[in-house]
Amino acid sequence: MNLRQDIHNSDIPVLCQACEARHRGLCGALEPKQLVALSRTSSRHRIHPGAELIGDSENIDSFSNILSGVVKLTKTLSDGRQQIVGLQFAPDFLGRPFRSESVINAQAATELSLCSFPKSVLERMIHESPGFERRLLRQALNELDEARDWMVTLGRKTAGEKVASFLVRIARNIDPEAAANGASATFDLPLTRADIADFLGLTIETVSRQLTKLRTEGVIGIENNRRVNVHNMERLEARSGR
Amino acid sequence: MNLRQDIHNSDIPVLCQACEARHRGLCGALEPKQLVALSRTSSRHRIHPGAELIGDSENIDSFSNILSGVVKLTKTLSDGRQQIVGLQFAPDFLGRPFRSESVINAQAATELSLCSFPKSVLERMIHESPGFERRLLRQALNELDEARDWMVTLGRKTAGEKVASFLVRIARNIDPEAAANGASATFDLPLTRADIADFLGLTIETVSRQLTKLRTEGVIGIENNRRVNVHNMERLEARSGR
DNA sequence: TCCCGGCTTTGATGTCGATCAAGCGCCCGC
DNA sequence: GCGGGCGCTTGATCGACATCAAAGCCGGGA
Repeated sequence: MNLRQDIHNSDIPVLCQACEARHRGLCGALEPKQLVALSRTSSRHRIHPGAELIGDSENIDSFSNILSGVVKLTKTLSDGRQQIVGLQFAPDFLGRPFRSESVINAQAATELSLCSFPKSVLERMIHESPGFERRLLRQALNELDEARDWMVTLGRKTAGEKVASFLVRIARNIDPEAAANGASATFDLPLTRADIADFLGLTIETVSRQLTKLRTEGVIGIENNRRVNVHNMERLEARSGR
Repeated sequence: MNLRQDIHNSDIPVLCQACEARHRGLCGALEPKQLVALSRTSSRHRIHPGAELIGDSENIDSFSNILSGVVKLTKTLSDGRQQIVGLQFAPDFLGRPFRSESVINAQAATELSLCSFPKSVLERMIHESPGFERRLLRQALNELDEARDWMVTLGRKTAGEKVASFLVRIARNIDPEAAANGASATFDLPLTRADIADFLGLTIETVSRQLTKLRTEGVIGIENNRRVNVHNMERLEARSGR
């Protein structure tokens, strides 16, 4: 086991030592002392797909780091039409600071592992550590960039382009190196067809048809409905309507 | 210059005294001393509709507060399809911190008045004043909420609901009190039909048809193509597909 | 005053994706 | 092994919005 001695692991809570959130996420902004305080009030959870994490118009009184798995953020119109407005991956921070009630719904899209802590603790961290707030700001700005990218997809792309864009986005998140150099990439879809449809503003049937089209034309392979093999990222991207 | 020493505004730069950005915007986080420093390096501009403020993939080396007018943020696909991904009103902060190149395009939608300052000054403010960063974070989170709301509109609403949603959003920004209590509201559209179409992911023709439909059914009145009178906000909202 | 160009409206037709409707494959419990 | 449910695919039809086309309106300049 490679305990990294270079950053005084000795002072760091055991649970935090190998934690993604400390290496690439929010907790990287914290001093050992603060990590100890945080870990005393935080707790880890394992959550099954479909479980609701935050309900629309519920009070917001806790926050989490995503340690593994995928969370989907949804909004629903009064007549039941639904739209996925965000996907979050480890080690993203989950929650909406500075707001008493949630305006969205957060659900586990896959098997999930979270590290949660109460609102009061978040507020204390924000006050005590300027780096903490900086990271929150950076994540918010990145999510905003992503949301805006997605608005273009929703507003201006065809069904085929939408599905290709979706696959590109997932590939980039799950297998960044392969995705970067236009090579091939393989991954499990973290969403069902219904979720993908809600993400893209399409119906299940259209998503299915576009996927089989990509398959029959040799751009991707699909096994067991979930496992996708992008034979050539470059070709997929060309279909995503850049 | 005659700085009046007798009032409590005395330490504040003349230009800032009546400024929206200081009352409701970013500059509210600054001490008089910092305002003086900022005002020394900032400059006011008046800008005409259509002028480009930030180009896609340009270097980001300055930021602004919007003092009056409306800015549209757009993204364009390689084949020319365009989508408006954000609208900003006074006293919003304009710019993308922590990023060397812009991924969007910012254009004046109306006559515009800006207060601009260089990147180095922004960075100094962020370091010197924690409240400054807090306000940036709050604005980013609010914009994110708005973007996600808009994703639902783009992905799941019909043309009629989109146009109604657009009018509701504009009414709320320009005439908040009237909009809040379901009464009537009157305002000038800050966007052309082409812009509205790009905002809603529709064509000009569809926008036009939906507007005339709302007019002939007595929900709104239109004069000179630009001036809109919402006779009854409640009825308009009912058509926006909540 | 008249004319020109840009923005907008209105109409006719076409098409992409939604809707409606089966049917398939797989997993799970009995 | 068998039946049933769920997620997915495939096919036929329909409708909302795009596209193509033309004409109206309005403001600005000669």
